[in-house]
Amino acid sequence: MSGAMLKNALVTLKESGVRITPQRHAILEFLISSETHPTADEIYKALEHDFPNMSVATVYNNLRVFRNAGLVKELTFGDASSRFDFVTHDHYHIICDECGSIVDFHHPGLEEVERLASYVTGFKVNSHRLEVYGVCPSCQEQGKASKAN
Amino acid sequence: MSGAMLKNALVTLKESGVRITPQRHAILEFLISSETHPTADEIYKALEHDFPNMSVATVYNNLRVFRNAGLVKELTFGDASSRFDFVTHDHYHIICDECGSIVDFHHPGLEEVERLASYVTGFKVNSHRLEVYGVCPSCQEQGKASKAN
DNA sequence: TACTTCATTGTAATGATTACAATTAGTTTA
DNA sequence: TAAACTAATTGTAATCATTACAATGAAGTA
Repeated sequence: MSGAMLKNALVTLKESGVRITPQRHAILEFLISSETHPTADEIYKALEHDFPNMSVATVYNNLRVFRNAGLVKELTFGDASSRFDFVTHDHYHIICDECGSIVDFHHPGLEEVERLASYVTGFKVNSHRLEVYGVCPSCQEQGKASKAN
Repeated sequence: MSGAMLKNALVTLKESGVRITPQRHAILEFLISSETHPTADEIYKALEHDFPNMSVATVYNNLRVFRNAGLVKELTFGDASSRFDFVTHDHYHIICDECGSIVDFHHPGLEEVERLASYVTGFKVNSHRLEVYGVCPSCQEQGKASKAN
């Protein structure tokens, strides 16, 4: 099924007049197969083996191309670098305050919130962003173990 | 009323053993009176006149102190620098995709989303973050005016 | 095949944020 | 109030993610 996602993405790109290069193919493939919302640098390092000459600028350039095509979302948290997420069906993220791990979860869209926001502010709403923060099961276990802190 | 907010903030700081310096006082005061969710650099520039010797490092240091004390929230969007928001009652932000202006709006908390996320993922939920994106009234006007684009 | 245009590469530049060491200034206690 | 202790500020250098740019290379097209 991730094969179909890749194929769709390539079609979308072609339709917007974007050339399919081996680097773009590889970056997309990696993003789709990745569960971890990688940073640009992580993508770069992951593909270093197959593309020893690829520049980190290429990764950034293409992430921007994908983002403009609506294929990829950029996630900016407080920390230094952005993370990138291949857009599939709508999902939100929950992030562990302790270890930083990111887990997807599904929830019906928040149209009602968008409506209210639009009504109150007069904005024409395009989209929204939601993240939940907490402590993941694994860190909860460790917390129990070292109660002494 | 913003005077009371400042006073409360100072008490909170003192209670956590944080010293009240003129710089901290000024940064807090500016944040409370500001409607614009300023960046660290904007704060620095705004106070330059009153504190000609203040270092930009001081601004960053103290914003971190305030954040740790729960007085200030850091807002990270895609763009280069973080913005800082004095925490009052709970409100969310709606951001203009075109001009970047940020407007507050109120909405009941999303406890139900938190509950679902917690149930699905096993996380112990601490908080969430929500932002809505769209086009502000003023940019909508300009869009109409220059349909030619 | 040759041409046109876009993509990649490598490197330098930018800009936000942080680290660090020296100095200064709150706060406490006698 | 003065001395002493400790935390805060300052100035600067360092770091690190991201972007700009110019030269080279490769896709797509006639």
